[in-house]
Amino acid sequence: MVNTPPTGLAQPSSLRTTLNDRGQRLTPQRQRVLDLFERIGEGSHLSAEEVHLRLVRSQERVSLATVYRTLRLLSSMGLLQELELPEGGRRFELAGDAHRDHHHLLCVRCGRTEEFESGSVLAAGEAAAGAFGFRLLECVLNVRALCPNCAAEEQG
Amino acid sequence: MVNTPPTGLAQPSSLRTTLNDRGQRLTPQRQRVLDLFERIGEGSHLSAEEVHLRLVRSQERVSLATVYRTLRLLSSMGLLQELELPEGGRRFELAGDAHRDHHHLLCVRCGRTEEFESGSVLAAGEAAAGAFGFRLLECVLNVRALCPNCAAEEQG
DNA sequence: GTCGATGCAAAGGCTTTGCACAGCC
DNA sequence: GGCTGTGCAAAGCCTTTGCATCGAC
Repeated sequence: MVNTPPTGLAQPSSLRTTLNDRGQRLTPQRQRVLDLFERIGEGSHLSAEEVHLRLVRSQERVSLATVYRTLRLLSSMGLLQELELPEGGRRFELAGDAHRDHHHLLCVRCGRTEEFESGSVLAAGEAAAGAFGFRLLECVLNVRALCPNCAAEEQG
Repeated sequence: MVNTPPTGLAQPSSLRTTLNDRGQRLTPQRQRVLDLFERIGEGSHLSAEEVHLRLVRSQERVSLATVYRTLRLLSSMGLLQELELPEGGRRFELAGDAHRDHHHLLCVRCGRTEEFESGSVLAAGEAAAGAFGFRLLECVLNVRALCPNCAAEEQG
């Protein structure tokens, strides 16, 4: 009854349990990667390379290959969420209920990114999912736009 | 005054003009790539490789490198739109006003993809863009979900 | 002690780039 | 005819994988 919440979210403390259930192990490396994401908070998105760099910087030994493997594992467990930020590489962030409704406003010219939330978007996503009989996991709105500076220069 | 429409959309017939304005040329290859997208319609998203394959199949000689170059060019001109479908490679589709409000419902397990539109999402995107002073170009909602089949199997 | 995880380095996709030739304006 | 675009093949990312060793359970 206390196992897996409906959204796929899991408590940090349940990491070991969840791994054990799958016949997998809690290694320092996996813990370090997850800790890093919890340390930086829900809003931040990191690439595999950035995760690796940060861990190495703080003397936490992990190989890049393991970072890739771990990111994939934690995502498949629902602890991390893979993002699709336009014009960027693959990025990951901590999953959480908040992120079911987590949106990006991106300047396609300079790359400036702003984040926002919107209940109405989530509602629309739920409506669409319902219409097709899907079960909604996450709802990400990418708004591609021009920031004020770049819009001004485009006018040129 | 008849130059660039506010959305960055351009008529096929203006392809030559737009290219000329930039000191670039209308080549058969560029025309073929754009034609292909117009032939298949607004809803379809193709990868570079798929574009290449389809052109080669219909005897239209273009190299893969040129396809990549052309996709980038046409995107920068606003004629094509780059998509970020989760767990997939880069894909392109014909840009159009319709696509300012063009959303995807994706099963994260089997990859099944459905499309839908939603005025309320576009409204939310516009509100967010406005709040930060951005000029909205496009609004893409990616709903990550489980399709009925996969949801049933996950319950397992 | 067993079996999964790690690290390293090599292999693998996909995408971009250098260069000589072709062809649009 | 000049200068941009193309094709080819090589180079470049980013990511995954094979294999021997390490270490969690």
